[in-house]
Amino acid sequence: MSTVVTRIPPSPTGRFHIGTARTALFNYLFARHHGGSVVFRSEDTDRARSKKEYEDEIIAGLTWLGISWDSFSRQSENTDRYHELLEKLVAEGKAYVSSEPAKDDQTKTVEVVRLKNPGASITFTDLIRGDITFDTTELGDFVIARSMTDALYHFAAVVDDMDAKISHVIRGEDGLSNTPRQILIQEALGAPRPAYAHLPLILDDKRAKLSKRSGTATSVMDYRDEGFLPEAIVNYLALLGWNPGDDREEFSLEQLVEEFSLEHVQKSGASWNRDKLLSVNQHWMRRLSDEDFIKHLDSATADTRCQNAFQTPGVQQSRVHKAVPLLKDRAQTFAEAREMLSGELLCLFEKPSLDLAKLVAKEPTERPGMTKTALESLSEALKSLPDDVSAESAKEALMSLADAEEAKGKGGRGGTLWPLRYALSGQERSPDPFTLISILGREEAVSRVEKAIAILEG
RNA sequence: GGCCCUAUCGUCUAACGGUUAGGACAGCGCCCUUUCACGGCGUAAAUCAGGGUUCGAUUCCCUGUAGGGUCACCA
Repeated sequence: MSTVVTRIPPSPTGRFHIGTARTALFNYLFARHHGGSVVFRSEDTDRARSKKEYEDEIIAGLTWLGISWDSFSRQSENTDRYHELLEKLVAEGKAYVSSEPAKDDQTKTVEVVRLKNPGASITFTDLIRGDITFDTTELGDFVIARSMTDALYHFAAVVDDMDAKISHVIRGEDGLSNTPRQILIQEALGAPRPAYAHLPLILDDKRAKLSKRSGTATSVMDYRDEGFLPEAIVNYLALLGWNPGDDREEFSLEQLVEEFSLEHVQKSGASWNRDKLLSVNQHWMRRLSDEDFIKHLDSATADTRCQNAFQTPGVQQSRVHKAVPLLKDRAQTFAEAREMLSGELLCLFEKPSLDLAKLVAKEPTERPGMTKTALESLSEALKSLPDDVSAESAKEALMSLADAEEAKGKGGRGGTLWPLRYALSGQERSPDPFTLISILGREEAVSRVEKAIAILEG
């Protein structure tokens, strides 16, 4: 069995695209699964469009995802080799220099290099789709280099694959139609033919190839910045076009290396589904320890949205810590978690401003006097609790009061629970009052309830 | 348009000739909770169409249809 060598050949002409990530992931998984190696190759032959910053982003993004490689090269640094082989092909009569009008400026003449196309029918085996046959006559003598010293993509890619002894070319389905062209170059060069596997494309909601104009974010870094975890991206991407053969859906990168097989790769394109990604991300967020969860939140406090939660060390931070289970319940991304800390959960860090009408008007049957009485007994009961009371014991201690009110026919538990929760949160929607008390502490809770009582009196 | 690829719930997918066509996300309903969220339970939802082959087709073949990809001196 020959050694497996795959390639990750991004073109640094744009941001780190989801499709690039998925293809890279599958190449990585296949190679690692078979104990082979991975070659990273920056395909920067188009010097006008290639940018170092894009290359940097792609490398940073792949690293963030946990995808690694064993060797690194740039096509722009391999031009001597292309020149050498171009000369060889021309000398052998397998390619020729052609003088023709420039594409962009018909008044100028340029000398491009064309491959002499034997014009045969080519059949190759795709590991995912089976045998595929193309008639190459329609390709004609296609251009393989702008000049003897300026190779074009197809030529450079074939030379590099040959020199790197690539065993498997795993790429997107959009490369399928290019395969016969590359095989023609291989045959002219006398290079061995690697195995091919063309992955189904990632589609947008209109079922067209996912692109920047699709309306969805296509840069992996945007997802990172929004607070998606690399584990979630990898897990979701792997399941987009691949399945383990059974119902399992949770996979770490290590598990994927273990399980991955091209036989379970789908043939048809898959739509990008943000909702599903969100759900996968929430899953991995919940898997984080509370400490790690806070690190993710904390690393973004430059983002002023949740500064309030972190600004005062001590009390505030201990409340952040206690709020983590709440955030794990409610947030699907860290961006959402941060928004909650400065929005619906802000009451954990700031005293709310209360509205008399909302305090008593939840049920039409309620009257201020009753609400006041209820809050007063609640306040008394609260005072007897330890300052670091748990949500469970707060509930135990206070629920009997709510039940007593209910027994008196004063609007049920809600007649008590609603004003309590509102007094603590100042919001129509919030976590339950007992959880709030456990996070705020007895002292702060009593203070807020008494403030509510004062409003009812005033 | 030529060439190529593809076709199971709305979406991601399982079922490699015989299943009540399974799971997940989203949806809906109920429960929990007089808030919100979480959670639990349940429900609806698919084999593109027509021909074959076969005792039997989601599965194999053909045709049609639909969708996608590709046709550069971009990668």
